[in-house]
Amino acid sequence: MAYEKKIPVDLDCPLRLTMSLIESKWKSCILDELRSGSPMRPCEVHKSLPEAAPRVLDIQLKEMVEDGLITKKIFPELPPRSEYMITDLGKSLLPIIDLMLQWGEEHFEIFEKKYGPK
Amino acid sequence: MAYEKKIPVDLDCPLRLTMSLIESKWKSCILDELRSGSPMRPCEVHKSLPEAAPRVLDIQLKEMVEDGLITKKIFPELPPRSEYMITDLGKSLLPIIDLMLQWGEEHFEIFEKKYGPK
DNA sequence: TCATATACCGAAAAATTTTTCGGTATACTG
DNA sequence: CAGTATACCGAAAAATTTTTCGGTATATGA
Repeated sequence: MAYEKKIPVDLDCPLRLTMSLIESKWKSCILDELRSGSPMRPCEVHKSLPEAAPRVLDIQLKEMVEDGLITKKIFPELPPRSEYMITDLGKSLLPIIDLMLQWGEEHFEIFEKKYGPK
Repeated sequence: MAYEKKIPVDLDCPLRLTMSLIESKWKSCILDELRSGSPMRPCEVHKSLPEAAPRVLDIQLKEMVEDGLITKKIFPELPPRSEYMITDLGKSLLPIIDLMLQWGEEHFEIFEKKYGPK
């Protein structure tokens, strides 16, 4: 199937396990967006990450729910409404996200000089 | 070209930048292998990560040299010999690798129960 | 001599991820 | 009524990554 990973996560080594949970293109950004703990509607996630194709965000949000990093609450309303919220497990990844964010800020110029400017 | 990325790293946001440097399947493991600072020959890297296809390791090592995370020293000997060593820039990523390693160890059982055991 | 080891690379295949397009359905606003 | 917004999903295309296979070349040991 096109939208199911053969091996959901990598259980061979702890490092690969962690990586496999967040290495998809936008998952780390999604965690960052949800970090405050406030719920976000799908359309808000889409607006926060306008460079991401909405379909990909939907797929990755779904995987993150399956992995237990976020929850999804569906309201039986019309027009439809749902909300994503970070879980405790998801929150426990935030120190990693924080470090990556910090590292990226500190070393941005090196790579901008090397590969950019766009 | 098959072995060149269109966009070498992602300069759109600091988080994506950091991720783009290490998200390839084995790069984080390579950094972990080289963490001590001792040089490693390609064949040693291959033996340390036997689950990885040697060709992929070669490609990812090359990209990491290009990105400045590791260095490569070629000895003009026969049979050929070369050595990879982590740079200061590469070392500055180790705290992130450490956190991911630690996180993976702490939460391994959750995912083994959910998706494993293999 | 033959197998093994070293390092490296191109090409093609396979697998996976991302993107794009179109479709479902309902409600609100102009 | 038409346009917009909501959420979601399937299918196919495109892009990217990973794997596999074969090849270059030389030295060592059985």
